[in-house]
Amino acid sequence: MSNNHILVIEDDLQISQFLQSSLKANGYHTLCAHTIAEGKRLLSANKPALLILDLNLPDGDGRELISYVRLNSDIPILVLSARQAEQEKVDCFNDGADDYLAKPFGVNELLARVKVALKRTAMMSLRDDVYHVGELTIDTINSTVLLNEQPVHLTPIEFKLLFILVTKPGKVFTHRQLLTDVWGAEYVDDTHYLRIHMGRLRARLEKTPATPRYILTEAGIGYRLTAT
Amino acid sequence: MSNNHILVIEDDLQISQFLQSSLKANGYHTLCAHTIAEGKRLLSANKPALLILDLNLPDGDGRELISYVRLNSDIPILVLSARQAEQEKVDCFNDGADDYLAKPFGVNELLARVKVALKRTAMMSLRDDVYHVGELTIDTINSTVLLNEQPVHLTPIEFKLLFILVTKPGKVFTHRQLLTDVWGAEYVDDTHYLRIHMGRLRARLEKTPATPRYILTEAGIGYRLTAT
DNA sequence: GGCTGGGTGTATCAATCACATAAACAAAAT
DNA sequence: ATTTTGTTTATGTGATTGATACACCCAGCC
Repeated sequence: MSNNHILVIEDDLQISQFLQSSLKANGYHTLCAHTIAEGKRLLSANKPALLILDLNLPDGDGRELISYVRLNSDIPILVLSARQAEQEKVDCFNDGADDYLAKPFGVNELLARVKVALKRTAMMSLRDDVYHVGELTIDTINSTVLLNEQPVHLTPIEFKLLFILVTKPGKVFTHRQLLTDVWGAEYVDDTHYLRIHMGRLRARLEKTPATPRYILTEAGIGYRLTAT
Repeated sequence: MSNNHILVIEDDLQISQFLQSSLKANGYHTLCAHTIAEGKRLLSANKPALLILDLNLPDGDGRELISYVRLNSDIPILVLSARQAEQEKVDCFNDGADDYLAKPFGVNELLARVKVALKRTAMMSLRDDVYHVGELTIDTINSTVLLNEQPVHLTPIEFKLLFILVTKPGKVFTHRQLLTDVWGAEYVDDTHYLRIHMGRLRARLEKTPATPRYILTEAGIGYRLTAT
């Protein structure tokens, strides 16, 4: 799932190193990119928990990256910029940034804002360990599923899919979200895999897979679990 | 239940009024306090959705209020302060503030940060963009529509049409607008598509499709939704 | 009145699309 | 060795949409 690294995208080597050492000194694991392209790669490969993004990068506008990330992730984005212009701040927030820090900034403020952002995602994903939906019991710690008290065996991919769905019962997860979360961003178009594996999941969980009670499909959009 | 008001605690009358009118102009409901004591009262009485807090108040340190609020609430707190000192910022964040804005600040930045904070709590509670029009409930995140609490199934095109209309209830959307938004610019002249799909939409939403209550026709112009 | 015509609603049917499922097999993981 | 996964091909089904045709209402007008 989501790693607990912080990805820093910053082309100024000095600042980059400074940020990394400060973050490391405070117990965070860091990843580092110097271009947008490199950042995208690390994002999908490592699924960091937070993104610190300098706007001014050699191979494009950082704002483009914000929108790109927001296509399939809710990861907090903290924007750094040399510019003070209010409009730029507003634009970034509209694109989906979570915070904006203008240079020069103090490390301690940065660290405090990082901490707040991470605390928030921790709060959000304060998931229960065991979910109950109908006759289903899903234990996310032991990765086990019970149907009518009977254990059901799921393959890793099947469990990942069910796990995503069960974190927010009733919420529709788009094909895009599911594919990027389970397979990776480069599989966004392979809805076929989704169909096949959802089918296999249904075969295990539903008495009548043709008329599913738990895993509902939203045609043209994605899938969701029945709300309790 | 949490109300959808924003509580502004600020003793400077001029700034206070300015904040209130800016917020109201952007569609937020506001409450206003000038002291910590008053703020506490309004907090427990009204359970606002967000707190904008000036640190410098006549009857005590604002930071004390942050800790107080955090005893029993996760409501986002946006701190305003005349001071730029980094240590103060860090302290506020440690106390539980969500954001910190040093004066002088631009209104637009403030509004953007307010929006981000509220979007975040909306994300947490899963109930995102939900519109209510008469007996209709339209959830634009989960792409679901309720009529009298009963779920109504819409096709993608139907939902797109309804979605456009519901963003500005009462506003007339021209054939042209609707066609380009849903089908694409090259379909501007195919008004009959609109007629057909609006008809199907009515069949699903209206008890008496012949005398529509929600989807109204503006002959020669376009369609609109009844204003609430 | 009866005729006309633009803008509109709606019924019907066929083409297309999205989805579910199956099967088969190689590759990869355990 | 066995399970799991990736990949392809095929098929059936039901929902969605597009296309056509027809009915309607309300003007204005002879």
